[in-house]
Amino acid sequence: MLISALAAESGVPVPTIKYYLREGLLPPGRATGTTRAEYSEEHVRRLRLVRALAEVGGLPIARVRDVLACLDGATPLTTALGTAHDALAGSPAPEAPADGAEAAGALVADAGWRVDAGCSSLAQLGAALAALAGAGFPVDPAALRRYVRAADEVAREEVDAVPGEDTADAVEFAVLGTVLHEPVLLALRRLAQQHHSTRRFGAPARGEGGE
Amino acid sequence: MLISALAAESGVPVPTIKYYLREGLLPPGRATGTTRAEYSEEHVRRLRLVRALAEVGGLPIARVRDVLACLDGATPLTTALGTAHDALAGSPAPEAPADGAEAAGALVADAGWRVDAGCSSLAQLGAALAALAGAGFPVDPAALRRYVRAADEVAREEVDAVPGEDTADAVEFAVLGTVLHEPVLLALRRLAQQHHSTRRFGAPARGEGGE
DNA sequence: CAGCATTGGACAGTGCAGCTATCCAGTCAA
DNA sequence: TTGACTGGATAGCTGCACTGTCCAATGCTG
Repeated sequence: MLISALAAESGVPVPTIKYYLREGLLPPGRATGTTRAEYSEEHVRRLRLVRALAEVGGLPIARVRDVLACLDGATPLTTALGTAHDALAGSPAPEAPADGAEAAGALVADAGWRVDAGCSSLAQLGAALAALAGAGFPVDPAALRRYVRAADEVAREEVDAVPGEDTADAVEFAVLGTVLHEPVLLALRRLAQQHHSTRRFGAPARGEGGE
Repeated sequence: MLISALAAESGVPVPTIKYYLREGLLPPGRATGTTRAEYSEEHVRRLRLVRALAEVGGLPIARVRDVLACLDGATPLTTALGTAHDALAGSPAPEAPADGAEAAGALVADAGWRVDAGCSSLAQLGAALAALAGAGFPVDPAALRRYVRAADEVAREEVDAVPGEDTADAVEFAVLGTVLHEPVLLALRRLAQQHHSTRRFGAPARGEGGE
């Protein structure tokens, strides 16, 4: 398969594929001559994965590369998940305001979770809590506990669903589940909110329709 | 309070405040002369809210404006939630691949939710499901049902927690809860995943620490 | 009342991310 | 042979979120 065929197959324009090759998101094709390279079905799959991570998962290109790298390497599952979590948390947790970090730590301790005290997810939680408090909308502690319970249940089932032992397949399953299910979960929460809010407050005048 | 005082108070640089004023994210101050305007405590609050929506919620400036606009107007709660949902779903749901849309519709029907068939959240769900399937990682139906249940529980409790009737306060509570709690929920899920994955697969060699 | 730092407002410029377009010589099928 | 197409390199574009510069008008300071 030449690059144009890969483009046709995947729906991604040739220049964009070249860009991904440059950025190391896509392994180079097997060179069959100075000006020819052969791309495989594997490249099509990878390309779709890149698009899914970038568009569905909303990851910046550099983070997509990080995630892909730890799928390719023989990374232990928990480490790979950490990379995925870092990718999702965005920047390296710019600043964790002290009070937010404290609240986040307390929450996690209360939940009985054993987590890395320096991980990006904890920093993000702290930043979010601090920002909410700073904006005048502290999260209700009871609501927070409900969130913790829901997160614990969902995550436990997700981790239990990871097949087999600490293999490359398991890593792929876990990492992609983490990244790509986020938008699914968020969309479901919003749909459920819509349902319950309509139930309680009535339907809007003209539906909520897109733009 | 002059603009420089507002900047000092909120930690946002003066040029950025001017930018927000231009973009309509911040109401103009009360002019006390051709070259003076008075800003209030309300502006400080609003400014913090803008930053929270943009940084914690990750909304682009234009979406922040939409959300703020429906907090200001006398928007019915369910409609306001729809605006918030649209803001969060990002672009106006560019394309809903037919099979994804179908799967999303079936899922919602199965959950017993009554939602607007044209809403952006449904489109986003369809797009996410389609992308997952296209990338070779279809979501396990059982996992999906668990997600639906978790989303339903969380959302029901959130909507129940909205105070009083369909007032401006209730709208603000609901909209900001929807937008600003997303990162909290996501961070909690990741922390829970870390906990359970460590439990099942063991701790990584050197912690998952940031960058 | 004089003078100068400051203000609001307009507008142009910056930096980054993610592509997209152009160019080029080498090649491979026709 | 020939000419469309390729991989590779490099430059340019678009959009977003600011940021910097300039200006006349002002209003506090003395």
